[in-house]
Amino acid sequence: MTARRADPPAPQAIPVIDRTVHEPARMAILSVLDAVEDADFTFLETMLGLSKGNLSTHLTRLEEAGLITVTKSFRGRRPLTTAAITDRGRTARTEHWEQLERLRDLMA
Amino acid sequence: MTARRADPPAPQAIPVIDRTVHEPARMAILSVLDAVEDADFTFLETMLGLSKGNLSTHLTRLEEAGLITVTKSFRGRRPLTTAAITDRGRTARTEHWEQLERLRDLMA
DNA sequence: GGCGTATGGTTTGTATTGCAAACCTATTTG
DNA sequence: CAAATAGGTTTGCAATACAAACCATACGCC
Repeated sequence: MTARRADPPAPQAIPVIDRTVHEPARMAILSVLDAVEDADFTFLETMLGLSKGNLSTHLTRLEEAGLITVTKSFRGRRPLTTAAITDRGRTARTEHWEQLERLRDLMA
Repeated sequence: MTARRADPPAPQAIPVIDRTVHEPARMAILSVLDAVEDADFTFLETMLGLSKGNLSTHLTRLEEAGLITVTKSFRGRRPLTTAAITDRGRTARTEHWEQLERLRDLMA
């Protein structure tokens, strides 16, 4: 079948994808945080193989979106940054996957 | 469980995501083309709700990546641009989904 | 025929942003 | 005390998604 002109009336266009969640590094961060209750900066850095700078900006972006919380404290005398997923983060993640599958099955 | 320092040795880091496929508009284009054998420019434009300019650049990018072929001809006296997915495009798409699921199940 | 509009795109300009290098502060080690 | 290490943040840059502007041809119609 060849798709020709004006066949469909463009009802809903592309399923809307949340760009904040869609970025692979951030998907990975959310995956981890959805599994571990909370994780500190160094853990995410080594686990995901992200540079510090990169991780830092991703975390603040996720925090600004309300998808995670970032807590700063001290481990001994050293700074310690810990991240945890929020409820909004969890729902955003599941909704993102729903949209992805909708995208995959566009014409199915 | 709180994820602490140096727990894992960062074996594989983030599953590598093909950015060319990962872009939502292009995922949508590939979804359609995977279903219809071929589709012409106007069809994709209205079906996906993309602007002409946007669609045009996405198509050339997919073509340069070898994921689709773009054929220019005429319908009557009017220009006609038609796109079709390639084998590489199909496998890229399935591999992309495998990587996505791997990303989702990072700690599962 | 002439002229405005529609069709089918491509090219250009711009704002966003992913990424690491550079930087910063404090701490530990030699 | 000097140098290295830890734990991050800020800066600079290159890539890029997107639409506006543009371009060429075709059609409607007077």
